[in-house]
Amino acid sequence: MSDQIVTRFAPSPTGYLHIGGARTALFNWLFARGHGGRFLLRIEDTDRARSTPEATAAILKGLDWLGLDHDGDVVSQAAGAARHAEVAHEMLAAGRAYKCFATQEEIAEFRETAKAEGKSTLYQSPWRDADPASYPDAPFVIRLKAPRTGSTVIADAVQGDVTIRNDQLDDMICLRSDGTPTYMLAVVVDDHDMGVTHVIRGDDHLTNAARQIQVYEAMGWDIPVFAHIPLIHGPDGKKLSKRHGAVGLEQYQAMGYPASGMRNYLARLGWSHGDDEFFTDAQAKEWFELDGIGKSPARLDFKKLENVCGQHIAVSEESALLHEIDAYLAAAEKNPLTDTQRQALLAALPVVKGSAKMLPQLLEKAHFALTTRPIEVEEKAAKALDDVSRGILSELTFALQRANWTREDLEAAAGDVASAHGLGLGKVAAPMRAALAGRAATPSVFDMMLVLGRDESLARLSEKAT
RNA sequence: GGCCCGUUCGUCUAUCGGUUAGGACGCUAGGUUUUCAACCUAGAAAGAGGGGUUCGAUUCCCCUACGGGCUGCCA
Repeated sequence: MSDQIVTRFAPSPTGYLHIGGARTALFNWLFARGHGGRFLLRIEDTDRARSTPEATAAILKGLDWLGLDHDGDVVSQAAGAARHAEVAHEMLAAGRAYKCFATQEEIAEFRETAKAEGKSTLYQSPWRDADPASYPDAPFVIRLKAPRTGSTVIADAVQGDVTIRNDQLDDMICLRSDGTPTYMLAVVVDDHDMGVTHVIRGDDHLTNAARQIQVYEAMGWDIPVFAHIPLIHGPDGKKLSKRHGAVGLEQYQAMGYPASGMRNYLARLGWSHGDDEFFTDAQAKEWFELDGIGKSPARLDFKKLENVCGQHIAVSEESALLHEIDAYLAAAEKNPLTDTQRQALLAALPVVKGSAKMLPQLLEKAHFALTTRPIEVEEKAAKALDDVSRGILSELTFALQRANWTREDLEAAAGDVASAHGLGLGKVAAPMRAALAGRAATPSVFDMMLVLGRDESLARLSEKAT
């Protein structure tokens, strides 16, 4: 099983789950799931100062909402510190790393003057080839003894071969002076230990990959396939930031986007399978390949997101939608549905799900089913309830009492009443709408009556009739 | 500053040297209609600029411009 594909998502818990991070997770998940592989989750919490348990919880929650289930336990990178240090010492013993006693002040000073003189700020430690006999009794970091000549090639599955000259890379620090591992070392060790075969991540790591490859080489480990995907930008083309409003995944849930639509839209952002725009999870898993990933950054387009979500709502199972709505209401901190409402909503969903783009809109369209008598009439709808139309309403109530409760008969009955007054159906439908839902914009009056049933419909109509 | 990556309709993208440069969202105009939507039809809309290579470049190469990333004892 050594050729099984293993991917991982490795966010750092320093904030909410970013929309770009969510897409990275999605790509890893699709790739693993589509190839019968494993999708692992590792929290990169080696930055002890900025990592918080709240952020970890938010990330887990976000992934759960998006439906990106991982295999195995969640790995804490910080927990592997001892193993990371062990590897650093192995490299030290093998002569692939060295102790550097330069202080942070010294280095900062070097960088400052180098910058002022317009020279390279790459720090070349004088301790690289120092005689151990000259080592002071002072704290030190362990640096990788990286090659200074030649170049390192990243055979990237998305970007192609990227060549970086080794003289552009400094000797990265693997172990800090307090003995803790750096991220650069930890990723490599963890990815190797976890058997990760494909590293799919944001292209802000592209240059880092070169350094990381040097660690793989120093340890004699197999180098995984790298796939550096372009970042997502805001609608204005700039880097995603708080200015753009919704950047945290949980905000999308709270706004009422269905998870399946979100997955579809996100997958389509920066990845393509010919002209396919709308697809199921099963299709996405089947179609997803690294060579379908584009090289340029993509912008968020909320209009398209909505459209895709609308299509997903339209084809969703009613029970699934109900669960989604429950979760949405909780995320948006709104009142949960009562059992009666859930029942009513389930009955109404078939007639409203075809035209809603988002969950709140779905709820709005189903308002007629969720509300109870006496029906509260909105101002706009109240205009349709003048004396004349209320009279018509009572005629209608009478006519409907004797009708079979089928769409054909209901339409016929309403049509008859309308033509008896020389009116179009629209004129009769307006007061019906007001009586049945208390709104001016609702689903078809016939659909509503069918969903509400004879007793409830007639009760509502007669309530507003003269 | 140095190094690296990117650039097709407004947006997401297809194209893997030869196409009237295709699709989707959005937009515009019609249509349907029982309100709002939804839906149907049609339309406008693109290869950053400049050099090459080639019989032929959106496609391959170079330069420029613009955008982004890295350049931390952050991840």
